[in-house]
Amino acid sequence: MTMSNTGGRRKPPTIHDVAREAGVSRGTVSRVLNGGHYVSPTAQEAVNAAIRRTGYVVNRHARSLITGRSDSIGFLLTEPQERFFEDPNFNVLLSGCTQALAAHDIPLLLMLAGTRDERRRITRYITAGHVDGVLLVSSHSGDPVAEELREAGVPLVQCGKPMGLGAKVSYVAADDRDGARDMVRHLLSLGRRRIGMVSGPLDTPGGVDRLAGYKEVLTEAGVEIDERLVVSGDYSRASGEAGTERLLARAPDMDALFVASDLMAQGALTALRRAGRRVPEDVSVGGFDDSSAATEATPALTTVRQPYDRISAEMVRLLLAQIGGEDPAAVILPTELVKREST
Amino acid sequence: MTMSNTGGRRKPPTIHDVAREAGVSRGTVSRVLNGGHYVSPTAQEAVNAAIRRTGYVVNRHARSLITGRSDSIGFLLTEPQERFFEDPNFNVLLSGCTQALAAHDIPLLLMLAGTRDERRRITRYITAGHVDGVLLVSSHSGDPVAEELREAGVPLVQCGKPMGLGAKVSYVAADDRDGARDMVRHLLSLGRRRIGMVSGPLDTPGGVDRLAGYKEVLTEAGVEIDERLVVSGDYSRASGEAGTERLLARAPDMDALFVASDLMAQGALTALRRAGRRVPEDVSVGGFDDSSAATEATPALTTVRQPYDRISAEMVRLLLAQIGGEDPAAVILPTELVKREST
DNA sequence: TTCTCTACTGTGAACGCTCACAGAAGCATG
DNA sequence: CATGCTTCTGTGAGCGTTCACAGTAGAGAA
Repeated sequence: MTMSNTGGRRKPPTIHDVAREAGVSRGTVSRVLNGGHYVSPTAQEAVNAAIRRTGYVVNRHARSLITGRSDSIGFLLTEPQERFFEDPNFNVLLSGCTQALAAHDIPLLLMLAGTRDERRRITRYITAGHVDGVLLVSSHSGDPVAEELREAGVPLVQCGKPMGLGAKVSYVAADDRDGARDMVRHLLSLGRRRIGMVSGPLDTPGGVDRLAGYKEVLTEAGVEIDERLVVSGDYSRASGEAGTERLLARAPDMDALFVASDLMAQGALTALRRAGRRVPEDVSVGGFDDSSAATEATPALTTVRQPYDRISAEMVRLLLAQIGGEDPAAVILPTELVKREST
Repeated sequence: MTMSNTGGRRKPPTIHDVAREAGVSRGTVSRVLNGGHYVSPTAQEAVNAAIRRTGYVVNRHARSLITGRSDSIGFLLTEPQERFFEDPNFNVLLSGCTQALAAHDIPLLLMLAGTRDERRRITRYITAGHVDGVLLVSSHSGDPVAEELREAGVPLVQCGKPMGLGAKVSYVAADDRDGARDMVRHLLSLGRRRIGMVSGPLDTPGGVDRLAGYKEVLTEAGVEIDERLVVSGDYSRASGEAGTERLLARAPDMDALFVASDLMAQGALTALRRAGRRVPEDVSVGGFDDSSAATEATPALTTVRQPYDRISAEMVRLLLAQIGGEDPAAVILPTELVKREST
């Protein structure tokens, strides 16, 4: 027979209390709360004072009930959650989005949908209107969740270029191809010619574009493209390690290695060390992302910086615009080559 | 003049629609939705069928408005956000809590309160009743946010033992002292006698307990405690590196090192490598946490495993119990020594 | 039969807010 | 002096639920 809840929260003041306190009507308080148009300065001030005195905070549920908006947005990750654990990029993105939204006083709901069941549950939750929009992180292509949400008309911004269907979907991405070009040019400038690549998954635009940049620069420079020097991974550390082992077996004369993510590059360093290759003396290694994995690695990784702070800010901006009725849009942000010890 | 929203979401069915479809009243549908007590099997079935046909999903705002519950809970991090970026433990905890709550169909709101302003904003948000309870991660002691929330009567569960005021607050923690004892015994068993320690911050119980365990075992074993062998850090990689340098300067004959977090241990490895000490030949190194930082490190770290999956599950369990009216409780979970290459 | 009890069902009110509307006041224009 | 326009204010309705209460039907007991 548990009595009152610990601490006993008492009833918070309502808009009615504020109105009485300020000597105005509910309508006036509501108007002040929503931008203050058509409110006299006198009333404006009286209401603000009353709000301060009473400690009033708007009840978002009551508001949402009538506006139909929830004033909250979801951060959806449709990846197996090990990747979330492992990849420092997600942290940065998540925290960046949380902060960008906090500036608009919008809470962020974290949604992890690794399994089929979770995906179904979460899709239903979203399409029921419990969030006004979704920030989607999914390196996978042809993500069924993205498709469903788009069909349901849910405002959506993806991180990274989505596969297929072009203009209809908002996304923010770094310039993968250009970043890859910079890195390969850098490796060439060091005199390396047998440059290997561990690419990302080739069913994702990011994976494809980085590989394309690599091939483009080599061709330009008159270096023959050797398919034995190219393998693909899934951005995990383990796949970087395995891929590098395969490369070493197929092309022992490899003198440089461009790895499509820092995490995979960490794996590559492990494989190279085990094979007795010195980095950067025997093999120069370049990563991609400039995540914390790059500085943690020994030696510290030369890498292509993706501007995650700007990416998250842009994702939020685009999503809010879309919720406000604007059309979907795409933003491509420039990358930057960061030189460290591994090249 | 933007016309209808992209895709055009149409109005979702209400409980009324379901009632009409099922040929019963709103009340009956509501009862089915909330556990199905006092509902005939016939009605039960009719309602469920109607729900399926209409695709009805309960409007949480309307429900919250009347129940006073929000059916959502907050994950609050009152740390500077760099720590969130860097420390893999947070990921694991966050993702574990999200999943544990998903099983109860409760969304999790991510709240990052690194600065004073953010803390104020978020405290107001929470005390206004926008979440039913809070999972708090704060290694800092005497956290003002924790204090305020407790005073406001907000159900709260902390990760890690809080400083001071004992029984009144719920928390879940690993057995720090016991874990430290295991590690130091292990180092002693390797024949090491000059065992250094980089402890955590000494204004946190976790930091204090791990140090206590260290001293306890040494004393038991008849090894004299040398204060030159002890420094403290703040769990960041950088502080582990700096601390280890200090130790090496003060006690060059150190033959083992117990570091109170894996992240700091990574820093320690860097410092040792720079000083030309081989690990584990010259110096055995032990970490704490068994985060992904432990396996990433070279050599892979021997460490004390904190059962983060169980910690997050227990935090959620305790919080839900507390929201249900139960008293705050504490849970201490056992740790486990994980031997790898560094010892 | 009549009463009581249990199992079930329907209904109005309320939660706290916003929105549409009506109306008041002030000022310029015809 | 009426008319219109603009700026401001108050009021009732209603958003989609749950909750308390009243009411019905059927079973069993007196």
